[in-house]
Amino acid sequence: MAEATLQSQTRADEAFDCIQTAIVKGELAPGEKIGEVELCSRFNLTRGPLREALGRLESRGLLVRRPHAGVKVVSVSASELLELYRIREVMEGLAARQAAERMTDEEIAELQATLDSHERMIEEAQGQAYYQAEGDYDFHHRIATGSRNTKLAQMLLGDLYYMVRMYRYRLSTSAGRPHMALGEHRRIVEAIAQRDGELAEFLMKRHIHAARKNIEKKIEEGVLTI
Amino acid sequence: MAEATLQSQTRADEAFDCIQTAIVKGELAPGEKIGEVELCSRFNLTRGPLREALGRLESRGLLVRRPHAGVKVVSVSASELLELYRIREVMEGLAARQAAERMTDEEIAELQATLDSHERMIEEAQGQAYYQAEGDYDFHHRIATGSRNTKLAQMLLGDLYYMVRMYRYRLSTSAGRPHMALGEHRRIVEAIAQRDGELAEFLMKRHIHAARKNIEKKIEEGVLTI
DNA sequence: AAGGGCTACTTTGTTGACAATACATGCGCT
DNA sequence: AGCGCATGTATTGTCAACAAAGTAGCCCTT
Repeated sequence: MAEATLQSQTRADEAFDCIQTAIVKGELAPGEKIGEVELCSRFNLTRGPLREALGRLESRGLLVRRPHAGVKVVSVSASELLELYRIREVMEGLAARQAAERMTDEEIAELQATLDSHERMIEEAQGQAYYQAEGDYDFHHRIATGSRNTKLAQMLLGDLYYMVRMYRYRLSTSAGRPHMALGEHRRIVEAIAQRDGELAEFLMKRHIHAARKNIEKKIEEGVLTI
Repeated sequence: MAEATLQSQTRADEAFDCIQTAIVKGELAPGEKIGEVELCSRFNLTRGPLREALGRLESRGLLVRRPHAGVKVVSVSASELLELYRIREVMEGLAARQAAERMTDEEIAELQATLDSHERMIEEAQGQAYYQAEGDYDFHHRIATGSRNTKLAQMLLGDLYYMVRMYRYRLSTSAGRPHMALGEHRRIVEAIAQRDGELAEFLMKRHIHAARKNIEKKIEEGVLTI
């Protein structure tokens, strides 16, 4: 039961974090109907802050609420997951373009170092899909931040990634092609280092397009049942 | 003082709507620090539901909250407004593409009818920027919905448009080029009617790009001071 | 026996009071 | 006289009790 690690903020923030990670990690299954009192006892808080957190989570689309009828975790269908990747394609394409224009040299160096560490992780723990997924998240996270586009980063990091990660945890997918993904990441960083925004956008779009096709294929093969 | 017109939902929803429209209409100025009790008396509700609504609004980026220090309406700088349009470019481009692939014939007919009505409005109330802005919103709203991409529509209608409209109300800008915008709208609908998703995406991106350039120019001219 | 309506219960929505924290004002010190 | 500290106030965060709405189970009716 994930307790709040950092209680620096307010009680409602704590609740928000707890429930969000619980949803992402799959501890709260999609479609599961959850009662407020149950959540309260589970995360050691009262209904006031909880309800505030539920409001935030609802507006982020992680759970749906029917008045007087309770709240249940959102269940994303396979087609909706693919739609999510369509959105990522265009938004992260833009992020890559703007990152190429605006990242500092230090940030780019850090980004390259990140990739090196990912490469080591892949070689060491070969097949360990989990770490690859985490590394992938780190990569995209840095580019979103590097775009210096506040709202864009907010939408990517605050909305989309949580929904995508929700499925990563549950299916531990998106791996399977670690080396290929790493190569694509390297080329994107190269384009960013050369300040070629147009190329960075193109490569990022193609990268996510490939990831989407990969998921599409797995769904057709019946590996992913959602 | 905008009272809740439809009280079918819950009290917190009511609060959410009230405050959101108040922000969008400029009744609550950006950067303005607002106390919870003041809001309560203003909208006739208690602090419980209010705080829930504030949480939702914060997570949507319409206001910022510092623990124990109160909440203030978000103030978007000129550069951030332009960044918003960059995001719209790619997201609405995608929406147009998917709308071309998925809208029903009826929806397309309605869309065309909408444009006809806009044309009449422009001719009648020439220079009345307000109606043009509303018509523009209607057009983009229909395409976002027509994309059949739930999350995309949610992000456009629930996040971006409110922030953009916030400035439309305050500056009554985005007009100035009503006929040109209408022509661009017509071409986009044509592409959609022909089920040419690629063209629809291209035209939509160019349309919003032009709108952004228009705002950029006005800012340089000093017409828009933000 | 099956369907509809009613009643009781559970769960959510709301309220008002209580506790904790930040901001401001005024005092003392340098 | 200016700066820093301490206290007081106002505002936010939290809590527990109350009211309303939905759900489920039971009985009655057809």
